[in-house]
Amino acid sequence: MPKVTARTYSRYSIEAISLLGNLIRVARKERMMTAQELADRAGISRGLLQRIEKGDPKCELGATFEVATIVGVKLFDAEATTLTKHIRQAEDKLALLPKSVRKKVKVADDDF
Amino acid sequence: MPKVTARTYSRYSIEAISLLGNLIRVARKERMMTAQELADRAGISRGLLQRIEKGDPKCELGATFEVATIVGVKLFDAEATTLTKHIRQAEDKLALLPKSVRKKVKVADDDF
DNA sequence: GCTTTATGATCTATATATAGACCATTATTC
DNA sequence: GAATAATGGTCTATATATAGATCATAAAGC
Repeated sequence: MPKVTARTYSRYSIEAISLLGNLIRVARKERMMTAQELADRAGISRGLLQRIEKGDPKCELGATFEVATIVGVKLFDAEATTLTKHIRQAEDKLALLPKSVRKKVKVADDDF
Repeated sequence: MPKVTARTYSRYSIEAISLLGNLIRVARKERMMTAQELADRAGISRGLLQRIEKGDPKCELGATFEVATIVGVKLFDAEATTLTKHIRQAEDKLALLPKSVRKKVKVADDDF
């Protein structure tokens, strides 16, 4: 009997995923698209789209974002134009940070 | 020989996922956490965290959001308190929309 | 009310993501 | 510069997500 992983999620994660799914469903219907149509356009099965809209955490990140993009749900509330800028900003920020995080073994120098 | 699916992603999706990964990595380093530490806290393997930070679309949505949550990267720029409100708003909106999207067969009434 | 179709749900086979171990490299601290 | 630890990459076995078919239900349009 292999061990079962049974991943857990925080309340915030669950709600964020749930919200994303709801936003996608709302956007799809506002655009008068059937589930099958959207699934086809995203290159996924209708069943997977159902799970995405339902807020199932065990879906591909890529498939979910793709669907969201198609129906116009913006991630990070960012437009396509600003997205690239944000990426660059994050990269710049990353360049200033240490390549690897080294834990300080010493605890001293804490009280003066 | 089974057919290979080879999923494709739009540029926006790829960039959004990439940005999310970068933001997570920046946030992790700013908090002085090692990859192993964050992976442990999220209940995932270090290898998966690497892929998430790298922007691999083929990761679990839940695992990715969980990691983001731990290091404080907000999706939708929404706090936990407002998140529930947004969910309710989406649900209310959904209630007003038709349960199923029916395609109009007729095309007329388009030229007056 | 009738017809049609979108949706929800279930099931199976297959493709694939993940965990975990391992090694090489790099970077940090001394 | 040496020692140590974090990171990046690869590999394998296993758990699992997905596609696709099928069926039941519900809802929209007539």
